[in-house]
Amino acid sequence: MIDPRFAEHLTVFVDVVRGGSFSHAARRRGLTPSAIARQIDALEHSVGVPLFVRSTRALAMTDAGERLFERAQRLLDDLADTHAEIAAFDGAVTGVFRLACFPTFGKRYVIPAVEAVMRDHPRLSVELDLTERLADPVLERLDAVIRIGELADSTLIATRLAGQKRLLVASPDYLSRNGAPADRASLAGHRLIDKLHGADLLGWADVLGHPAGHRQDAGVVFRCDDFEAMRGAVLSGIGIAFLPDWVVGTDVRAGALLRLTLDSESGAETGAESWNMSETGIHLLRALAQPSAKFRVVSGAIRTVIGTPPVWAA
Amino acid sequence: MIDPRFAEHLTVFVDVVRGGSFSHAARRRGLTPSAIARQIDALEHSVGVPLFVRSTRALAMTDAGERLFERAQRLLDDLADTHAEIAAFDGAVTGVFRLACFPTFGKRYVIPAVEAVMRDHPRLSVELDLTERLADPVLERLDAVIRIGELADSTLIATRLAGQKRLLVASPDYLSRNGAPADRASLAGHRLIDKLHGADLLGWADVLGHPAGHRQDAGVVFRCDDFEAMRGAVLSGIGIAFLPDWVVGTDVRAGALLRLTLDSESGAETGAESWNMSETGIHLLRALAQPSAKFRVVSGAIRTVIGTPPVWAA
DNA sequence: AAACCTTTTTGCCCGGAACGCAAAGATGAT
DNA sequence: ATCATCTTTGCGTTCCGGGCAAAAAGGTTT
Repeated sequence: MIDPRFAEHLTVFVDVVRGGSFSHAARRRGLTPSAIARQIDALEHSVGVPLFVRSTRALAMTDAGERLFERAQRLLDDLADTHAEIAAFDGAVTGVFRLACFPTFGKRYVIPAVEAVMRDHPRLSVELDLTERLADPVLERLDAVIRIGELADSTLIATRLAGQKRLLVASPDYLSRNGAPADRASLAGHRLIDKLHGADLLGWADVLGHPAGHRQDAGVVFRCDDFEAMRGAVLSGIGIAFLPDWVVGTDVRAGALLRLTLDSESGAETGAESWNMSETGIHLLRALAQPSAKFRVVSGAIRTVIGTPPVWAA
Repeated sequence: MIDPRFAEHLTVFVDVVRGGSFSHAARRRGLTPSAIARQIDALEHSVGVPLFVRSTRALAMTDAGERLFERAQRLLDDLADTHAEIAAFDGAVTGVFRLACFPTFGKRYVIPAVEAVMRDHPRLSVELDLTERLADPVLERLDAVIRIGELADSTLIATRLAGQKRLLVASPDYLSRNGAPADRASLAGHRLIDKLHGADLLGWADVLGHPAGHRQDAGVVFRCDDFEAMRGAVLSGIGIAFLPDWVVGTDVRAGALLRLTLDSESGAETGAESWNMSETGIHLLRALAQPSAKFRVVSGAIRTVIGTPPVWAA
């Protein structure tokens, strides 16, 4: 078949058959009879067979026309069905929603959101990829990805979910036993809890700096790749940790942990002091410029779970 | 559906999916990538849903795209089928005729027929698919398929081209050196030539049976998947073969090969003796009930080449 | 039998759609 | 870091398709 417009011609063909005349079909479509005639001409030429026996008064179909009419109806119906089915993807909150984010964040804030979404939209299923690595929405066919910290990708569309601050925290118990560090230098003498892997997130090195001759991990007594476990370690008084507010914010507010402030952050060290003040973001990234209905629903649910201001805010 | 070009866009859509990129599809169609992009844009706009997640390097389909691709393929096939069916009403023998059959049969009997057809109908082109597997006319969009042996398909229309018998043959040279087998049992001591693959055709197992403790391939010294090569092997005196009459019939008549008959085929073994007597058929199968002009021409040409009775008949 | 009406066809013209071209933005590879 | 490939977008041009009008054809009415 070398006729790109075969289907298009087919629609006017069935119109003509149904209407019983070129003129009728023309009126029905808001065209002139000549336009119809040309379409039928093109169709007949493409197929190499006359479809109508032309007479000015009554138009009769040939065998080929008869057969074509039978098949064309089903064909066009199928075409319309398909179009409708695909169009139904718009606005529908069904199918599967694929999302990737860090394990800790996912477990604490995404799972409740998923639960809420599913209650409202039973026909939506969710695939949650809990991974430390930076997932790519387009390469991995993800509907959305949660990024915490700076965002580099340019083509991706980011929606800000909340801010993020890093907090220096310890348990009252630990502080009563070891005292609170007054400045950055005195931190080195304390028992520190650090993050394993996930270099994208700030670690102690960014707080302490890298003094020459000073082991970078001096004082670090516990190291773990799981934020939740780190939180548990701080809560049980193992030491001082530097954790995102969405991990320990509620503990600070509840008094289970105390936030520490260091005196050293004054004077000319405006740049260095930012380690404890700078607020990076938590973003929901997507590949498509126009968010799908699924996306909006999930995005809204996560926002609701996080709250405004965030449940972890002081 | 208010998109007259839906089907047209669909064709480029599947082209893009199959090709894996806009550029590939553009080259394949002799267009520029921009033209393709616009068509896809139009399709996405018409359907109201993004079909691809655009990234310069890899293009991924959305769920909607995935689903559309599934349906579009069948849809376009049906469209092409319809077009072809209606075009078949034209008595003119033009366009392309697609035929599938076994390699050996095709090379020996179809090629000459094709040559004859083309002499009479220069505007007809032929696609001949030489394959051992059983091709399906409707699935593979073939105008006809040649089946040798029993035919199982019910919906397909079969036209008998000729009968087929299996002949037990050897060269005079071989027989003078090794003697002729008197009965089935003595066959086991001979040098046998067997068919590789193509289990649909009878093999030695059907002749010898499977006596307990007797290796099924005992005595088989040459095995090949090509009838023509097997014929060559028998002609050069390698051993005894069990080949269709359309392969070795002319050799037998010319005296280059001798047909063997076994004494054992008497008495109560009427069922078993049929191995050498039963005549199955060679059929031309088509999907459409009403044969097209092309079909009739090709069918006639193949019949002519085969002759009545077949050129290979004793 | 003639006039009339409806329908189809054809020639001509025009408007718009689609394509090519080129440049820009982006991303993976060398 | 440079290169190459791929997609997108703006602009210009070309060609297709539709409208209009006239003509041809066949049926109906007077």
